[in-house]
Amino acid sequence: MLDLAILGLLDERPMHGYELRKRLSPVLGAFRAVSYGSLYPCLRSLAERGWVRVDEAGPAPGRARRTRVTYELTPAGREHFRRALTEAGPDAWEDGTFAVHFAFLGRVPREARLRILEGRRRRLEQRLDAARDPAGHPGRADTWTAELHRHALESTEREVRWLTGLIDGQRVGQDHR
Amino acid sequence: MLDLAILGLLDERPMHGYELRKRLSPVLGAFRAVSYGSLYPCLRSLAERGWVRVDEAGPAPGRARRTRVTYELTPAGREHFRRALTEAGPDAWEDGTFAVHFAFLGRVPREARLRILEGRRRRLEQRLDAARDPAGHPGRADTWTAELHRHALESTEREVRWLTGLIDGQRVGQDHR
DNA sequence: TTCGTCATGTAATGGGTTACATGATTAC
DNA sequence: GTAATCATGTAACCCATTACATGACGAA
Repeated sequence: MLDLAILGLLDERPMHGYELRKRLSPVLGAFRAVSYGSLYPCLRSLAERGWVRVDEAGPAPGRARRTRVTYELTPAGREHFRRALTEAGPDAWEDGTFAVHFAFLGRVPREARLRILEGRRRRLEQRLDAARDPAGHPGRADTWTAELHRHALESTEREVRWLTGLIDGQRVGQDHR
Repeated sequence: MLDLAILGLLDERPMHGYELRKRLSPVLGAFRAVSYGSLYPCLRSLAERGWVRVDEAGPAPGRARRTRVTYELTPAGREHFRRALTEAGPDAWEDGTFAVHFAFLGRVPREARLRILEGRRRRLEQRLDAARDPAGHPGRADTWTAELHRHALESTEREVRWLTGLIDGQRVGQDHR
């Protein structure tokens, strides 16, 4: 999830870790920032897999030591990113991952775009079905539990409508990015 | 988080693991079920801390082996649950935990109820401030990233309004549960 | 007798967090 | 010179997941 988000940002242009972190929050959907304890190990593992090139920007004239490390996508990394996004499978519909796939929808053919949006919508509708089934949650309805359930239902229904709007927009427009 | 949810359900009445799992989903807010790989180890750790009594319901007459294990709250467990809920601190405002605290709001004095609801609202408003600050997310606005951001903002604003309604309801009514 | 679902658990793993440790650069 | 913020990283841990393994009970 984090790897995909990082690849997506580096696909745009090379960056160093600190900047990456700042740009990551909108991509992750929620407004939380990722911690360095996740970020740097993740960058290292991407480098080990050959998808990212690490540029330690040797001591600039007059500087004793490197300060910044620039990370850059390799051709293999770029290739992997496109694939991962275009061939997105079931886990692209899940909560954490969906936001990341969504953020990069503009870099993928409309067909894949529709597949991701519709997959997510299907996933949410499954949940709604389960949540509406009274057999699923036995026991009495405490006011607060019931209220929580109601709010969760409404939020999900709202997301479904949002997706429907986007899907319809994709279908009429010709390759509207 | 999971421990609190379990304690809350057991506070109502003793249950065995399988039933607990089913009743857990609405409490956790999202519609996902917890896995047994989380549930049973968590129950064991609660037992080790002396909050839960494990009743292996010895071989019923005619049965070779136990099938069900019943878990029951000890007095210490009950005590701990009330405290944890009533004295709920900052992490009760966070995403995962809030739903659990919310579900059990009926078991706590109105004062604590208001503190939890208002704490959550404050937390969300902080996020909104950060998200609205253009300095926070530099770089150009890709259509999809912008759309994602917009939707996240709207959802959060909606939750704030929801909380405000509940808070106001708590303030006018006298101990409305 | 076989199938579905009830029921309990372990082992390995995953994907993140916090807390810590360090140092450079910039603005006042 | 000193404070803020830019910048990079490690170690320990947390809390969940999946995959696996086992077995009882009831209904067709």
